[in-house]
Amino acid sequence: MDTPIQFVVAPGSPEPIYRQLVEQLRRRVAAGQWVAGQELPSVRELALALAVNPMTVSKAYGLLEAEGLLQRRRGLSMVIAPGHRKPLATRERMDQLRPTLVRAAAEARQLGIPPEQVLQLLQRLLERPETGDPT
Amino acid sequence: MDTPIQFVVAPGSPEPIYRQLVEQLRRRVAAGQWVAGQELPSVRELALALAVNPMTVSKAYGLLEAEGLLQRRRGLSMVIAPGHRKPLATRERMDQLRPTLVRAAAEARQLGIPPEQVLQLLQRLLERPETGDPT
Amino acid sequence: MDTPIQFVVAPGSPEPIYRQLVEQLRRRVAAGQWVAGQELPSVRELALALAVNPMTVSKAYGLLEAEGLLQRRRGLSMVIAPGHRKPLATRERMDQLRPTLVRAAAEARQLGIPPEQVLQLLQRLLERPETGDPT
Amino acid sequence: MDTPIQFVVAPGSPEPIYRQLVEQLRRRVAAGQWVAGQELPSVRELALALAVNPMTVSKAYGLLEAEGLLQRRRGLSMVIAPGHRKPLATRERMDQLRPTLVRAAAEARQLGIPPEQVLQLLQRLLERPETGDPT
DNA sequence: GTGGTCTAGACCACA
DNA sequence: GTGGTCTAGACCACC
Repeated sequence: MDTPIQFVVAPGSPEPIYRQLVEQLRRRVAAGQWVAGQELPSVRELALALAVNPMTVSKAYGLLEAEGLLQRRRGLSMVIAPGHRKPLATRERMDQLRPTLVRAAAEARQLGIPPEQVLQLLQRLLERPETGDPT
Repeated sequence: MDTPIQFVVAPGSPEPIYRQLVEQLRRRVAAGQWVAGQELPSVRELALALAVNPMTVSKAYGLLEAEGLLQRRRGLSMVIAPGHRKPLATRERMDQLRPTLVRAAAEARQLGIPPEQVLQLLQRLLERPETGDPT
Repeated sequence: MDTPIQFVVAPGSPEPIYRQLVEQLRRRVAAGQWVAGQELPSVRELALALAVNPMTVSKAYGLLEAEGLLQRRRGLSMVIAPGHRKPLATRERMDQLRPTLVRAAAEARQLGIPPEQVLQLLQRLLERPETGDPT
Repeated sequence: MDTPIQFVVAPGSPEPIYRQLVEQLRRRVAAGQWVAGQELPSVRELALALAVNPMTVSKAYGLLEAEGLLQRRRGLSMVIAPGHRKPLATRERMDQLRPTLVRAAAEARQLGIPPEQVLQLLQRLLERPETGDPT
């Protein structure tokens, strides 16, 4: 309630919820939007906010900890691990985005849609997101 | 037999193989790249070419038949069903592409990458596909 | 039932079961006792044999997959990932053992037990294990 | 104040800190290294020195007091309880060490390391502790 | 208050 | 048959 919950989740998506959380957090740290030392919402708090089982959130946090992105502090809530002070270089963030764009390009090509139209649509979506912040 | 296999498959992808096949074919018919009456590779042939379990190919064909996109001809290989002579209107094809672009836009935003750079990369990918034709 | 279950688990231990499994498998692969391509017992089978919840086994397998030691094959049981053909060099296996020995040495020192006696006891334990194969 | 702090703590370890403290003290009393009447550092002092939450130290002291190993003196710092004048018999100290050695032996066996090498490494560690005195 | 572990059971997706 | 995901709920350990 104090800090607004920064996560969004699409329960109907084929992508499992815990993975949506993992990737969202990865991206936000890469962007520097979340920085080292910052506290995460507690498992229970986030689970409540997302109307999701606490174990699902816990699984996401656990994976991120194994990955070194989060740090556990016994008895306290988790924080972004040190060593994530600054956003990644744009180049590296682009690398994270690339697979999705590769896929988009492949689909567009198979659909036979001319590049200009694809770019135009993407531009519009980048400027005003359709829905709040879907993952 | 003498038609080159037009399908590509990413076995490591989280997306199930049968679905990759289904959507690929849907897009190619939508684009008018494949038209009514055109013969598809046989289940065994395609499975062999893609190094995939024949049941997987069979499932994809089955779904497409149920959808009305393919037609089974006893003893012969499947063909694209009649009624798919012409490509869909661009507008409808765009609608098929949109979800992927929505997702790309959301990721780009979370990564904090400026729109121009995203568009630039996509443009490059549209012009010069990286790897053959990954789905 | 076919292949004997190679795992042992101490349910009363403070070390969580899933972690016992993870480390056991890591060691056995390091030792070359389990090699690339080898099939693991299925989640349900192992869970049954160990009288443990399937999710617990699944969690262990999942972590090992994330680590690259196991590979998932859709619809089939998991296998040891390629690239684990040969046992690790003795030196590397020693490195895996070292933390436990460091700890043992520290405890012995704090207890004021003379080195010869510690070594003697360990030797006896190495030759004839007390209990079957406790983790 | 003028006694050097004899405790070491590994904050990253899975073993809870309070337990590290408890067992360390138990071993040192068993060894006769610390004897009845000897003063312990105050909770605040020790907590400060170890960079640990005072409640953690307090919990350790509390457990040791309940166990009869420490004695609280109103307003003064705690001392080792009387009745701990002499070190335990070697046999009893060995029993305290045994579980750790059993575990080490099991790991070594699973790693397929020959006994001589294990013993050699342990010997080296007993003679020349690696790092100060890790628990 | 925090996170972690485990269970029992349901349901899905893939081959 | 395989593994994966999620839920609801219990219990533990740490601070």
